[in-house]
Amino acid sequence: MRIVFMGTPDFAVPSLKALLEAGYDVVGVFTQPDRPRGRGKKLAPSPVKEVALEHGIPVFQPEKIRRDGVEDLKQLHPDLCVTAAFGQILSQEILDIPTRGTVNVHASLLPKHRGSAPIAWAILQGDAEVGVTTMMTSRGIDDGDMLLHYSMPRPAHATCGELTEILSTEGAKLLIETLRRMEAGTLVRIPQDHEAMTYDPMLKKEMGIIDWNQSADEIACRILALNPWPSCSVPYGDGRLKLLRAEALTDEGVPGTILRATPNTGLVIGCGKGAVLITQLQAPGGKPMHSKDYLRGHAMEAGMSLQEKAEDA
RNA sequence: CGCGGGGUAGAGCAGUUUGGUAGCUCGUCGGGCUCAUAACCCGGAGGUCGUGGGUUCAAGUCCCACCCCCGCAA
Repeated sequence: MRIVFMGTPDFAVPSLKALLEAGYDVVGVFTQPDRPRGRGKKLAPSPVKEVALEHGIPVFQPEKIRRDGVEDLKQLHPDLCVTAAFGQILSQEILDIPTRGTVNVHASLLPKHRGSAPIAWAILQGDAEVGVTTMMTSRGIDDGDMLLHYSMPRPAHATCGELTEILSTEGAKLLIETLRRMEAGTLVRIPQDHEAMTYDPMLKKEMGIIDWNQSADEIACRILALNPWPSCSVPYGDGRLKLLRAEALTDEGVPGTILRATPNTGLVIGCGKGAVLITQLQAPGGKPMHSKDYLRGHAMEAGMSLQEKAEDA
C-alpha cells in the first residue's frame, strides 16, 4: 500500500515513525514550508520534515496543497493518505486522489474539540477524559466518520506539552491498528454526532492573561493548558513572570493578590474561589523552577497584586 | 549579522559600577530545645566564581575570544 503522509509538528512525528516501523510504504511526505523559527530567526524545517529526510522520503512543502500540491500528489499515486496535524485544509480534489481515502489522526475524543489545539482546549475546559480519534478525512473540518479511538482519564497535573507527548504515541499506535483493520476489512465507520460537536479556535497569546476572578480550578487548568504556548503570565517588574504549573488550593483571599510567598509555602495567589499554588514559574531570562526555589533568591511580598494593569489603549 | 537576560556550594540568588580574605536564603550533616512542627537555637561540611587567553603586586570583578542556558520575536 502506497501511503502519503501529511503532518507538521511533533505530534505527527510518532505516527510517521510508526508507519515506517510497521513496514508501510511511505512514498511521500507533505509538510508546512520551512518557517523562520528560534533565536536567530533562521529558516527551520518542521519536525516531520526532519524525520522524512532521515529516511530518504521525498518531501513536498506547498504553501497551499490544494493550490500547488495537486500534481505532486497525483504523481505519487497514493493508495492512502494519512494526515496528522498537517495544518492545511484539503480540497475535494485532493481527497479524491488516494484510492482508499484519507485517514486523519485527531487528538481529541470526537466530536468534541474539532479544530486546532484540541489537547489544550481539553485541559482548558477541565475535561475528565482525553484521547485520540482516527477518522476518515472529509471536506469539513474534523467532521468525517470516526474509525477508532483511544481514551484515558486526564492526568491531573499534566501540561499540554506533556499530554501531547502521551497522546502522540497513543495516536501512532491507534493509526497502525486502524490501518491493519482497514486491510483486514474489519473497520467500521461511525458517523459523528454532529449535534454534540464542539469546535475550538486557534490559541491566541491574549489567552495567557489570567482572569483572577475565575475559580482556582479554572485558573490551574488554564495554566496547564497554555504550557508551553502561549503560556500564562503576570506583569512583574520590567517584564512578565510566566506561570507554568499550578495546583488549586482551598485557601481564600483577594483575587489576584499574593497570599503567601516564602520558600516554605511557595507562591500562593488568591482566586475568585480558592487559591492557586504556583508549582513552576519562569522569570525573564531564567529557567523554569518551582516557586519555592524562586523565592529562595527573590523576595515577593504578600498582599501585592498581580492583576493585569488596566492599559486598554 | 533581528532584540535582550543569564552561567558564583546540592537548589535559588547577592557580590562585578569604585580589582584587595567568597556572602545570603534553603537544603544537607552533627548537637540542643519542644507534647509536637514546613518551628526555634548552636555547630560543621560543601565553591578550579562556564572555558581559554590577557592586563595587574593582586581578577568573581577589567580586556579579548569561545562554549552553554533562557526571554521576546516568529
